[in-house]
Amino acid sequence: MDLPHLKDDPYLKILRPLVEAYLAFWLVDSRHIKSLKLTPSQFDVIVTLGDTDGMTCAELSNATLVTKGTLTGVLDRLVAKGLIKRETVSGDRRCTRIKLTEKGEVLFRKVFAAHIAHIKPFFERALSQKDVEQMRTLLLRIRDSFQEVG
Amino acid sequence: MDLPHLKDDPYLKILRPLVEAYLAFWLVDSRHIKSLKLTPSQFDVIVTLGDTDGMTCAELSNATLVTKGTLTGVLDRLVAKGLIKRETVSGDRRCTRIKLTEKGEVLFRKVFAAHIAHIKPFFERALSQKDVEQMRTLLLRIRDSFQEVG
DNA sequence: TATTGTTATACTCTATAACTATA
DNA sequence: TATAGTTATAGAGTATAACAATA
Repeated sequence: MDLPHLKDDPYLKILRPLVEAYLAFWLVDSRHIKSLKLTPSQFDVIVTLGDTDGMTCAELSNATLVTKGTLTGVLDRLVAKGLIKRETVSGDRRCTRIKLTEKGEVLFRKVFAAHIAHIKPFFERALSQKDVEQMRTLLLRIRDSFQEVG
Repeated sequence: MDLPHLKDDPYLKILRPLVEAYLAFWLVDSRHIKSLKLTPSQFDVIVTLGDTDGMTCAELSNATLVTKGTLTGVLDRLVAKGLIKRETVSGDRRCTRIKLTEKGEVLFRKVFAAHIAHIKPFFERALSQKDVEQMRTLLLRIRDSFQEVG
C-alpha cells in the first residue's frame, strides 16, 4: 500500500497482528464449534447461559451481541435441539427466562471442557507464563479503550 | 463456573481477554464499516483488492476466507455498486481477474485512511510505544501457533 | 407510555454440491 | 480428468420495524 505515513505508524502495527491472531484462533475455534453441530451464535448462547440461573432475552441479547429480533430465531433452533427451555417469570409476565435444559447442561460441560482442551495447546506453545501475564494486561487495556466509547 | 482447574490455568487467562479485546475492537470497527454502506465481507474484498493489480476469484477467496460459491454473490453486489469489475484473463479463459474500478479505488483510499484515523486513537490511549512492540511480538506468536495447524 | 419478546420482511452470508466452459 | 467460476438450494444470521401483551 502506498500510504506509508499511515502504515508505518507504530500504533497501527498492532492492528493487523491483533486481527490476524484473532482470526487464526477463530479459524481453529470455529471448526471445533462446527464439529459440535452448533453455529457460532448458538455456541455463544450456550456458553453464556452456562453456570447461570438463566437469563431473560434482553440480558442474553446484551451479553452475546445478538440482536433482540435475531435472538428469537436462534433460541427457537436451540429449543428444537432440546438444549434450552423458556420459562415464565413470576412477577413480570412480559419476561421469559431462558435456561439450559439437562441436555444443554451436559453439552455445556462437555463442550466447554473439550473446547478448552482443544485450544490450550496453541497458547501453550506460543507463550511463556510470563508472556501470558504481560499480554493479558495489554489486551485488557485495549478492550477497555474500545469499550469506553463502543 | 465450577471448572476451577481449567479456569485458573494461566494459559487460558489469555483466551477471554483476546476474544474480548478483539470483539470490543470489532464492535467499533463494524459500526464504521456499516456507516460506509458495506457489509464486512464486501469491505474485506475491497481492502484485499486495494493496491493490487487484481486477483482471480480463487486468490480472492483464499485471501478473504470467503468460500468460492459465496464469493460470486459478494462480487455481484460489488459490481452492482460499481466498485469492482470482472476482466478476462488472456491465456486462460476460465479465469476472471477482479479489479477495483476507479470508483472502487477512490473508496478504498478514502475508506482505508478514514478507517485508520478512526481506529488509531483507541490504540494510542491504551498502549505506550513500548507496549506496542511487546504486544506485536506476542500476537504474532499466537497467530503463528494457530496457523501452523489451522 | 414504555418495555418484553415475537413476528414480518428483505437481504446477506454459509455450506454443499452440481454444472459449464475451458484446460 | 482437473480447474475456474457460476448456479442452485437450503439454512442461518442481520437489520429494521411493526406488533401484542403487559407494566
